[in-house]
Amino acid sequence: MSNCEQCIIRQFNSLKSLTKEELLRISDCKTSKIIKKGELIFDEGENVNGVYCIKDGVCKLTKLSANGKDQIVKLVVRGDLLGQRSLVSDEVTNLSATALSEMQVCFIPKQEIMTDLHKNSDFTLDVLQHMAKDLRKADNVIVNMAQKSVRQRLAEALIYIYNTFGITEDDMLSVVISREDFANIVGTATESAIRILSQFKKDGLISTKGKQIKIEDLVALKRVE
Amino acid sequence: MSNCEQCIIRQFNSLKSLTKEELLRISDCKTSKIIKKGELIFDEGENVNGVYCIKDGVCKLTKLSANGKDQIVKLVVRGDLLGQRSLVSDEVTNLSATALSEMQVCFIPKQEIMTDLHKNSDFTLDVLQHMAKDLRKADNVIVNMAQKSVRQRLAEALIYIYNTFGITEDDMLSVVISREDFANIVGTATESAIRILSQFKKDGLISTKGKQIKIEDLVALKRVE
DNA sequence: TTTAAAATATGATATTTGTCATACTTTGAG
DNA sequence: CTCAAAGTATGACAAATATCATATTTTAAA
Repeated sequence: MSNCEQCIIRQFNSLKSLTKEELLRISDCKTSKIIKKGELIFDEGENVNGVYCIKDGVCKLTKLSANGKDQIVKLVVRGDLLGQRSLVSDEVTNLSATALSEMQVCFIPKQEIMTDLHKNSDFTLDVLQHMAKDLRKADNVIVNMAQKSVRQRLAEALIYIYNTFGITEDDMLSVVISREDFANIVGTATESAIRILSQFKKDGLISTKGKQIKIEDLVALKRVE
Repeated sequence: MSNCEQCIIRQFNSLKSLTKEELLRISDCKTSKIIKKGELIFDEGENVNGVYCIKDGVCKLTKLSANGKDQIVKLVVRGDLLGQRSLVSDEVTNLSATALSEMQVCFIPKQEIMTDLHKNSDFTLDVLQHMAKDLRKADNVIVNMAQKSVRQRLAEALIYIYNTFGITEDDMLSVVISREDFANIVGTATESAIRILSQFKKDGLISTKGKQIKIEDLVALKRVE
């Protein structure tokens, strides 16, 4: 069983604000899990009774829209805490979480961490700061959705994935995302996403090998309108 | 000078979690202001060095997009706290705030309320809960922007304004919003918003008198696709 | 390895939305 | 009260995007 105090991942999220004693307690009650690619972590409407600390891998947070399509609201990455909001409110979650790659996570039961949220104000403030940052990002997503073209949003999605997850030895984006998921990130029809990616390919902005994508011209991708 | 402890507005926001002593201190340092319709409260990129408690009136939070259009991200109403995020982070604000009607507000300097944020964990948790709720709402906005038609978003905007602000004696929506602002809420061209509102008029869903709008058929408006 | 299912690709076409031009109406400053 | 400016309205057309159909490729299970 790994020790939270020695875990580097903690430095990336609010858990860094916990005291040694608190960390020790968390270490004892947490459970480590491997989550397979494609696995549902929790579903919209469920009670999420704890927080996941992401040691490795990526997952998508989605919300089902009225027309039956999943909209990807956020990608959760290594170092993030998943389910922070379930701590704060007693409501069921409004989002589903699904692994996009194999994931290594630690699950911390809600009641354990709630104590700290009430007693350690450094920790509470840190959670608050992260949430404020999330809210700021959400504002940007709203503006982009409202004001930019699908083409532009797709180009930005590629850049985001490039910046966030980097590339493999052969320069492919190291996180593989299906065309459908790309469509669900930018909020368009799957066919439209495929069509635009094909166009990007023709224009030499990207190249593909199966589902894998390689960014060939980052500068041009940033200029897409 | 009005007293925070006796102010009902406080019940609607996180200030209700402050102690008597804390409220007394806030009462002493706060300043009451009247803000005129159309007045800019703060601008994107500014330091907001305090929190506004909205006693009356409405304002819009906007963000300038790359194409030069303002996107309305949120409407802030009576009872809300404006500038909560400025407390949490030391960054400049990412949004502009502009009054949509005459407003009555109390301004509480940042340093005064920061003390409470560090010491009173009930207050901090309450702020956290409000922010979690805002984030949840932002998720919904993202999904709506991504998946619903302009027509549908406009219908929902009308319903939202009806539900949030109610109607006058002669059944008009009591908050008057320009066509341009409607367009900036749903993220479309002003002409498109005007066109769709005209269509709603023809179809008997709404009627207008100048800038004022009256909802004639709420049920049909809810069914718009 | 084989093979059916899933994912990707692309054409044809319909629909939605944006843009530009122009006219009409309302509002508020002087 | 007057009138210019701002806001609202509408047509014509262009561009973006969705939808449906169908073909091809890739993936993964048996």
